[in-house]
Formats: sequence, structure tokens, C-alpha cells
Amino acid sequence: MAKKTERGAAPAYRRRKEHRPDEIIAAGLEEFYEHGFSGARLDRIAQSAGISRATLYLYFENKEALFAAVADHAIGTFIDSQAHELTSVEGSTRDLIERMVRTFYREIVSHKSSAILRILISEGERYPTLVERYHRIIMTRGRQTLRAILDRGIARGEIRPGPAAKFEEIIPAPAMFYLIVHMVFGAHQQIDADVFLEAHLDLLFNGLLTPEARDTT
Amino acid sequence: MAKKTERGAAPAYRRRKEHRPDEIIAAGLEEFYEHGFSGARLDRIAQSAGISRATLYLYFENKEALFAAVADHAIGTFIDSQAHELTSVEGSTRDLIERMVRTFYREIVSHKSSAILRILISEGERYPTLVERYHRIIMTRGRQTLRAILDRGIARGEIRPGPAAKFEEIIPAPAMFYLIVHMVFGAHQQIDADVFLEAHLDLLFNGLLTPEARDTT
Amino acid sequence: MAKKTERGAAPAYRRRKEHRPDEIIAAGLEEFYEHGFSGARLDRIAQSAGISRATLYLYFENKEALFAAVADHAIGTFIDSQAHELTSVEGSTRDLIERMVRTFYREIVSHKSSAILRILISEGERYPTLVERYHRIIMTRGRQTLRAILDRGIARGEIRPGPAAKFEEIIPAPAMFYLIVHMVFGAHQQIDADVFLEAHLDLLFNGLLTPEARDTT
Amino acid sequence: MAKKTERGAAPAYRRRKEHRPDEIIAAGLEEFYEHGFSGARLDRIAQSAGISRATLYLYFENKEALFAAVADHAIGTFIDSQAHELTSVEGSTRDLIERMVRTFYREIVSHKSSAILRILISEGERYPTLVERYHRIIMTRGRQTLRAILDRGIARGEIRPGPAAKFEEIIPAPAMFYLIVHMVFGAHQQIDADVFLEAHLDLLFNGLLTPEARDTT
DNA sequence: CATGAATGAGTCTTCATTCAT
DNA sequence: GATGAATGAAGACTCATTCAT
Repeated sequence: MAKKTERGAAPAYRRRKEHRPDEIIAAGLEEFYEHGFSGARLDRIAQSAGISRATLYLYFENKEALFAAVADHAIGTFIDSQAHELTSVEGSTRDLIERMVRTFYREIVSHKSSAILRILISEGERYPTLVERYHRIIMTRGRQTLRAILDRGIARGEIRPGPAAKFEEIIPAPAMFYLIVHMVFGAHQQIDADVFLEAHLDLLFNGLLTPEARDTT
Repeated sequence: MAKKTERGAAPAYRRRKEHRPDEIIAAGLEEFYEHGFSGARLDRIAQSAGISRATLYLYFENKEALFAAVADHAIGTFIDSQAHELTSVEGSTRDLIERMVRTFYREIVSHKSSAILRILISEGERYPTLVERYHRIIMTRGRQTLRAILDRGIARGEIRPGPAAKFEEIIPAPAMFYLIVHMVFGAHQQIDADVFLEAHLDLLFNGLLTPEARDTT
Repeated sequence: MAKKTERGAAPAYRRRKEHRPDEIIAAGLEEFYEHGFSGARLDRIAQSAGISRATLYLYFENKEALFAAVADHAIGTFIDSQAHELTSVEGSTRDLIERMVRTFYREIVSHKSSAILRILISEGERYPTLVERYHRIIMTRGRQTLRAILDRGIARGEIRPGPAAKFEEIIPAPAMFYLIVHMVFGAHQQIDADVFLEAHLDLLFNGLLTPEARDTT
Repeated sequence: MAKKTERGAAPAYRRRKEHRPDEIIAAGLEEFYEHGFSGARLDRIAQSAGISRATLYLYFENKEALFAAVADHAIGTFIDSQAHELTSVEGSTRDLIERMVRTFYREIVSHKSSAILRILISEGERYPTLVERYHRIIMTRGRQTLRAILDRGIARGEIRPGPAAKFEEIIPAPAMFYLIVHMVFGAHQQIDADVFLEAHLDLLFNGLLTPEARDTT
């Protein structure tokens, strides 16, 4: 509740056009994340950023522009963080998948991506542009890498062709559950990230059923 | 002047009075779903329900009370729809799992559960009570059934013990991906529900890797 | 300064959708007249009209719409007040001119037309639509009557053809001086309306009429 | 720290400093003319003058002071431009009148005097001082000259005594019509200045002068 | 001298909520 | 019961004005 940055007797008159936008965006992310677009108060954002309400308007044209900047920044951060993981598709398929999934969880746990997701879920309907950009950038790019891994795995005989392998998103899919539960019920139920991750990998690698049980129709 | 009620005459056309709250709640669900709490306009809800704004206050104390009623109703509906699926734990484990998962998708595709989820995600932070109730009722109950199925499967030798089987939520987890993508990117990317469901089941039943590939570390 | 209508312990809750708009428009005319568009405060208008600021929005979409309504009303009033003067073009030219000019002064002295004029002068540049409507309605209509009188006068030998008679607006033109001086310097220099009117008529009679027509009372 | 003034060094490129106020005033006249006092933006004025908003405050204490300066300047300019026309009252009355009226139109057409007038009309109520000064300076001075011409004309038998000759302002009065119409409806109705001027003179000559005086060119 | 940066004091506008009928 | 009318409270946004450099 008292999240106001509290810089402790701030030196009244700071001038630093350089860092302001970042500070505002950080404060904005927090606020939009917690209250959604309509619920967000420029008042609080300004206060968190340690500036006056009017000063916001020196950096962003209006609430919507600020929101767009926040969303952009969050997405950008996400992309950057993923970028260097996707470089080489080498080694065993098992390793590749494991590395990707682990990266995923590392990102998910970070505040940022939950924030993006929550914002997209809450305000998406109102900001088709935002949704579209996010979709184009994230979804498409991630999928291509996954597809490549799967195809290569099938070609190398490491992956069993079948319905699952047709859907590249199936690889990260279970993680979404963790993300949502963490986001919504975080206060009530702490899912152990490591345990969940192991379960996820185990599912991916081995499947659930024993060979015998599979054929028991 | 104020004799409009016509209490002595023929009441004939009075018949929807008891249904009013339902209509309001339905309209409210739609509105809260689309705009979140702060973004929702009592105006629009009233209009959708075919009544005047002031009339809302005859049924609900204020916006928050209406929201609570909407959320309650949605959760209640969800619970009811699941209740009769969980009765008997009989037959092969494979069948049990398949039935549960299919039920899940059927529910997910229905508007209602997306609505709850979106509301929980958007407004959860502000309504801990809501979150807590939902968590207690849904999560807990659902998990117990899943756990039972898994334990029974392991006992019957149909399920391979391991990290995945330790986490009962792993069963429905991938569906969350579908739900979120559908909700957020529905307009931009139509995931084929059937294909995704097959992939989900395939993953659960067989796993991704071939036996040979699994051991190739 | 304390022009607030002061209705003396108003009966708090009056409901009368009928008269409200008129009261608001009256208050608006006063306010826009005195302060121009940007200078006008909805606050004051509401107070003058004896309602709350929010209530304004029940009747007018926004400040601009209110302004448009005020302007429309003022113009409408002006038109109506002139309409019944222009009916018959009969009698001696001298009489016709005298009647028109006297009507003019009567109108000019009324608050309304100064108000329109001031608003047009102050805000015209910003509201081309308003200017255009006013121009089309007022200027055009008045001119036609004047032209008719002059043409008829020339045909009847009562008006000396010449540069002056070619410009119908020359008839009311001097009155504009009175209007402006009255409006701007009213507080410092009280022009005697009657004396000015006599001078105006004297100038017109001698300047326009033929010697014979002058004495035809 | 505050030694920037560099009083000893080479001032070389300092040369417009004294002109700054003039540029600001010019920009201000334009802005106040177009938008009125409340509508005027210091922002735009500064930009027009090619300086920063803060710099305005080096020359003028605040918006009102700037406005006063603008008004003063405009009035001053007007006075100067008239001054040298009023020197000698010699020649035929007809000539005198014609010269005065022509001067009037020449001034009127110039942007400046419209500007003053618009400002007086729009903001006069709020700046009684301004109005008073303008009134004292302009109205009074102009009237004296006109009075002198009329009295001399009557004495010389060139002007017909009568109601019109009692009111010296009747001479320039019609021009006010032109000015206002030009200012307000300029975009919609182009009054031909020359034609209007001829009509004005024709009316004055025939309305004021005795038959004999009329033809004395 | 000049100005970029910052802000307090408004101003319009919206909206949940309350009454009188 | 139902509602048209009204409004207080609050929020986004603007702008004249002030500093520190």
C-alpha cells in the first residue's frame, strides 16, 4: 500500500530528463499492472515516480500514450531477454527443449512478463493495436524456434511424430498454468516453481502413461 | 400523481420481477468481463438489462456489491457445471483422464469460465475475498479428483510414477495456454480447439520423445 | 460581480426539464458575452442558472455545444424580432427608411444584439460555422429589404441615384458606430441615443432623398 | 556561479536585445487579436517571437502586463498615425472632410486598428483602465478636430446646420460598419472598400453640405 | 540573458449515487 | 417498484508561472 518509492527527503529540484521517462514507465508498469488501465491513477504514477502530475505530460502526451510506452517497454524487455537464447539450434533435442523451457520459467517468474500478460488480458479488448503488436512479435517469433526444434527432432528420429508434435506451442503450454496460478492465487497457494518445472519437463520427455497403460482402451 | 403502480388492477404483465436480478447479473458479467471493474459503467449495465440506472440500486447496494454478485454467480455456475462430472472414478485411467480433459475444454470454450478468469486476473488483487473463495472452491476440489485419479493409476500400474505424476495440475495445465491465447489473441490467431485438444491428450498419453530419444542425454 | 440570480433560499430540489435549457442559455449568454468563449466558466454559468455544474451536461454535451445553443438562441431571437417589421413596403420612402432605422435602434439598444455582435467579434474566427450562419441569415435578409426600398425610391423619384444609393447597407451603417461606442465606452461616454438617431436620420434624409421627397412627412 | 553576464568581454552578437520587446509585442498583438485574453497562449506568443516561454518573463511581469503593453503599443501606433493628419484645418470643408474620411479608411484597412478594436470589444469589460485611456486619447482628440471642421463649415456657410451637424461623430460613423463587417464577415463577404468609401462620402456631402459647398472641388 | 524543467491552481468532464415523485 | 433528474467527488489535462543552471 505504501509503495511510494520513498526516496527519503528527495533533493527537491532534480533535473534529469534522461532518466525520467524510465522512472515514469517503471511506476506506470506497477500501477497499470495493479489497477488496469481505467483504474490506474496518474496521480499515483506521478507520486511513485517522484514528480508532479503535470510533469508526466512533459514526457507523455496522455494516459494512453503512457500506457503504450509502458506496454512497449515491457514487451521490448521480454523480447530482448529471449533473443540471445534462440541463437543456436544444436545438440540433442532433449537438451534444446530443456533449455528453452527453463528459460521460459526464468522469464515467467520475473515480474515483467506477468505484468504484460495481465495488461493484455485486462485491457486487450480495448487496445487491439497493442494486442496485435504483441502477437506479431512474441507469438510468431517464439513459435518459429519451437517448430524448428520439433521438425529437426522428428527428422533425427528423436521425436515421435503425432498430434502433440504438430502443435509447437504444446511445449511451453503447461507453463501458462503456472503463470496464471502464480499471478492470481500467488497469495493463497505458492506453487513450487522448481517442482512444477520438473513435472513439466518430465511430462514433455516421458509422457504420463506407461506403455502398457497406453494401449488399455 | 403517484398512482402508477396500479396495485388493484390487473397485474398480468408483471412476471419478470423475480428475474430482474438475473438479467442484471448477466448484463453485469458481460460488462465487467469486457471492461474490468473501474472500466465498467453502471449505465451500460442498466441499459443492457433494460432498466434505468437508478433501478440497479433497488437490487444492489452499489457497484461493488453488484460486482460481487456477478462474480459469485459466475463461480457458482462453474461449480455446478463441473459437479456431475466428478462423481464416479471408474474405468481405465486413460478413459478417466480423457473424460476430464474433454470436460475441461468444453467448459473453457464456454464464455463463462473465461469471464471468471479474466475477472480474477484483472480484479483479483482488489478482491482478495473473491480470489480466496474461488481458490478454495475450485482449485481445491478439482485437485482432489485429479489426485485420486493419479494415485489410483499408479496403484494400478497404469501411471508411471515420477515428477509429472506428483503434480496433479499438470493434467489440465496445457489447457490454460489455449484459454489465454484464445482470450487474448482470439481475434488474431484462431487456435483450432480440436487439434489443440488432441495434442494435449497425445502429450498426456504418450509424451513427446521416442523411447530412444529419451535416453539420449 | 454579484450577478448570481440569487433566487433567495431556492427550494433545493426543483425538477423541471422544461425550463432548464432556457435558464442555462440565458446564463450562458451573459457569461459568454462578458468573458468570451475561453474566459467563460461553466462553473459560473451553472451557478447563475441555479444548478450544479454536472447538471449542465444533462442538457448540453459540452461547453462548445452550450455555446452553439446560446449563439443560436440569440440569433433566433434577433431574427424573430425583426421579422414582423419587414412585412409591407408601402408608403413614402422617407417613412419606410425612418421606420426601419428606428426599429434598428430599438433592437440595438436591447442587450441581445450587442451580445451576438460581441460574440461574433470575439469568437468568430474560431467558429466559422456560426459566422456563416449569422451572415447568411441576418445580413442577406436585411439587405434585400433595404435594396427593395432603395430601388422603389429611385423608381418613384424619391431617392437621388448616386454612389450612396448603390450601397444599401449605407442606411443602417452609422448605427454601428453607436452600437460599438455604446458597447465599448458605455461606461465612460453615454451617447444620447435619441440625439444620435436624429442625426442619423437627418444625414440619411438629406444625403439620400431628393429635395421633394424630404418634406413629404 | 552567476557570472554568466560577461560584461567585460565582446558583446558582438548582441544587437537584437532591445528589439525583443517589440517582437514580443508584435507576436502578442497577433495572438490577443485572434484569441482574446483568456484564449491567448503565452506559449504561442513566445514561439512566434522566437524565444522561450520563460524569457517572456524577463520582459513582462505576467500575461496581463504583456497584454497591457500590447494594447498600449497598438493605441500608441494608432495615435501616431493620425497625428500628422490633423495639423492644419485649411481649405474647403468638403476637402477637409474628404481627407479625414480617406485617412480613416486607410487606417481602418490596416490590421492594427481592427486589432485594437477587437481587443477593446472583447476584453474591455475586464480592463476598464485600457478602455478609459483609449477613450480619453482617441475619442476625445478625434472629436475635437471633427467639431472644429463642422463649426468652421457652418460659420462659412458650407455646412447646413441641423441635427446631423450637431453630432461630429456622424462623419466617421458609417465607416464603423465597414470595419465590423470586414472584421467579422471578411471571409464570407468582401465589401469593396472603394465603393463603400464613395458611398460614404456621397452620403456625407449630400447630407451635410449646402448645395453650393457640394460642388466646390 | 536565456531557457529547460517542473509544478500548483484551476477547468472541463465523467460517473456512481441519491432523491422526489 | 421504478425512474428522471440532480449532484458531489474525483480524474485527466492545461497553462501561467517559477527555478536552477
